[in-house]
Amino acid sequence: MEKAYNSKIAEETFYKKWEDAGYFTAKVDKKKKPYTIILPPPNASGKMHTGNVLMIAIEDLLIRWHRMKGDATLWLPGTDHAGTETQITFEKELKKQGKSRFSYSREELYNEIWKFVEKNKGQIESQIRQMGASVDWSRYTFTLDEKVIKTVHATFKKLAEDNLLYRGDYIVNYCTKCGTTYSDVEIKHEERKDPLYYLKYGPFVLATVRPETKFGDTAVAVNPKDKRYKKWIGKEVAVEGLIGTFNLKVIGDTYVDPKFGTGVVKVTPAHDKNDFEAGLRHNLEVKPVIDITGKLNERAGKYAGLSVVEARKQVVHDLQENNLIDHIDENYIHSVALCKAGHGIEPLVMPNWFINVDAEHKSLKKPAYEAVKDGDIKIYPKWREITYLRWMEEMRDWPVSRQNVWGIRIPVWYDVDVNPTLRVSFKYKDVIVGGAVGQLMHPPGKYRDQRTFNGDKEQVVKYKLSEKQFALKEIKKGLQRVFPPVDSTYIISSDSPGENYLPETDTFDTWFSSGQWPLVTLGYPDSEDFTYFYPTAVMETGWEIIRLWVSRMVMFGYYLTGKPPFKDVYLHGIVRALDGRKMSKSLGNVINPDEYIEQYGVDALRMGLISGTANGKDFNFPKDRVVAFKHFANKIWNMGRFLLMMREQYGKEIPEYVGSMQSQLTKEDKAILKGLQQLIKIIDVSLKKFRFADAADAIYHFMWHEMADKYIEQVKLREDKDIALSVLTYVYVACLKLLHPFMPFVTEAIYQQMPGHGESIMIESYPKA
RNA sequence: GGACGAUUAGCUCAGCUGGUAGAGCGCUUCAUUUACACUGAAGAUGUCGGGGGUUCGAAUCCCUCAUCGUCCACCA
Repeated sequence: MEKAYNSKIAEETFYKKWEDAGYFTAKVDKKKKPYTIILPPPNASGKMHTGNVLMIAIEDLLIRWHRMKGDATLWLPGTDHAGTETQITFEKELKKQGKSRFSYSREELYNEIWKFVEKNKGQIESQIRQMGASVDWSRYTFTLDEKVIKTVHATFKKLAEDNLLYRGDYIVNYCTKCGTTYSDVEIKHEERKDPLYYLKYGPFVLATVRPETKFGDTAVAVNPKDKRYKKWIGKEVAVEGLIGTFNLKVIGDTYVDPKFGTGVVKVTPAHDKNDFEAGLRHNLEVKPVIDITGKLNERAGKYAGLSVVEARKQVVHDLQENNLIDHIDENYIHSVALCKAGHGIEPLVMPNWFINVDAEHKSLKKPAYEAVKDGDIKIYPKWREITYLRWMEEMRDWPVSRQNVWGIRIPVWYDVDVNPTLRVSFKYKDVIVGGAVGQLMHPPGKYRDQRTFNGDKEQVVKYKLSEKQFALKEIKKGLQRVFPPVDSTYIISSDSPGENYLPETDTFDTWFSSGQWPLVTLGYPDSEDFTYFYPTAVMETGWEIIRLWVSRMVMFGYYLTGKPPFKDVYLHGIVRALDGRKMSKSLGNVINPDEYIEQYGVDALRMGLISGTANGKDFNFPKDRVVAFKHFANKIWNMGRFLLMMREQYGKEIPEYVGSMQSQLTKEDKAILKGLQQLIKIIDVSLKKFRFADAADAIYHFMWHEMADKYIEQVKLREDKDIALSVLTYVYVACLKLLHPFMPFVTEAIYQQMPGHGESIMIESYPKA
């Protein structure tokens, strides 16, 4: 044996051996207990970050532990197409080439992104291997695999059949730059200083930061308890505006805070979430004035065509000219919603596909709530449970459409003859053409509403369409998007139902498909794997996606199978940077696991992270511990080296330790054997309770300070070396096995040197008390 | 505004159901003679955020205040 442990050699040697030997491949065995973990799929085109490392370390620990205990273990790996994130990354690449997503038809763009992901996919997979993850590669699944799409489509169809799916106008967080919708949980808020305009509004003065949306106002609201305005409720007021006078109803609603501004609010249901909901309560008309490109539409009269920012300037200017501004508070601080890429979110009303999560005839969220409430699914650490339960109580209908290309397309088709008002945009030669399909397909001059637009501001191309009649084939060929009115008729089908149909171009919210991940990966509904391995044992993931992901998996699990998708949920904390802040590129404090693997080895990195997270709280990257466990790996390596050396020096056969030696044991022998028994119990209890750090610290302390510092020192002085060495060998090898799930490489490397060793430590049985 | 969590040794943090304070790193002194300097031995450092309460006994339970972190909501 070398004097110092070389982690690189071990890492290069053993993973391949294990994989080639087929140790990772799960086998259905009715005589054994199944133990299943589905790996939360990392971004296919991304690379490993410290959070992934922690996740893999914990899951591999659980899996190797159960495998050695004799369970039929399955750890199923996969990667995620990561819809929005990947598309943003890809579009940045396009920008470098002077292109944008508008340069492609939907189909072309999808294929381009597929190629891009395919090219980058190798990295994360090899990093998972590098981590020593004993995942079953034969069952590897990508979130856009055929079998996934098939199940997701089937679920969508079932939801429709069960009357849980509907199409509705809904106010969504839309990013006009990304061209897609974001869910509430995906957007972030940022404090900004903006002017707050006090506008003269008929008999009132009211405060707003968005005067440009006033063309979409359909009411004025006050708090019903507000004595100042009570008498106005129910009346109509005439408001003089920039494009004429309009009449607005005054409504009373408690959502108005009498202390804010003047206590009067303009209600714009089409462009404000609260107003939209107030509109539902008071039956108000929804009048959109901003279109999906972020420009004002014809309702804004002479301001039509201006962007929101330009319009605001112009409107404020004109209001001032007309003496319609009372005053302006220039130092108003409020928070602004931003999308992932940091653009401002525009609340817009759009047709969307919705899942009714709490229907009277069939509630999706009720069983999901009760499962956790009643303890059928346990959440560790327990104090996170409240986040889940609260979310389940608050959860509302779920809009599942996304305007991304990169994802699973919603399997819906529209008959163009039945839906002539269906708007489409498509690439024709080098121009983007938009309009109602019925008009585009008919001869010019008849119905034609001439309009061209190009989503990319830099290259607006003017094109005369009046002479052109488009064939449906041409539209299909360059199709970018369809914008079906909310009352369009449709057919649900994976494949086109006929020549006359255009596909829905929206894709599913990532969480709609990943919410079915435990099902699709295992081959729901009737595969052998599914029957045997479902429900899975543990869902181990970061707590930040408990709402987005865990809740959806539980809902779909119960909805489709009547059973929970997993029995336990373990939520690990976020690994922060060394400075205690969140890792972020802009702060420049991102920790690259590769550097640590290079310097300290995979085992040390894994063990350091595991021992740094005792209770599921967020924690700073425990650099000290990574270093400490590198030293530990070297320490136990040298213990093994010394053990072999002593055996050799003794020269004679050393008997294998057996219980019948009892009478020849010294008190030190007995003490170390007893210590081993206690250690086994501590590890067992700790791992059952997901107290990984306790187990890690216990084994570290026992091997270093009990075995090495005390027992081995004592063995050096022993006369009866044969007994001492047989006990030492026994205890030491048992410890290697105990440690293997935590530090797979070093333990295997040493084990292979031990007398009478088997094929691999990972298929040995775990020591029992 | 609501919620959750934190405040323990110089630093980073454990301490699960209450019983005389622990780990890793760092620090001090000593040891380099036959595994390991990625070593060993010995050691120092804490009125466990402030205040109040329950108890024979509280870092641990309750109340309250302060500070920090995170999440959610919302700011018209």
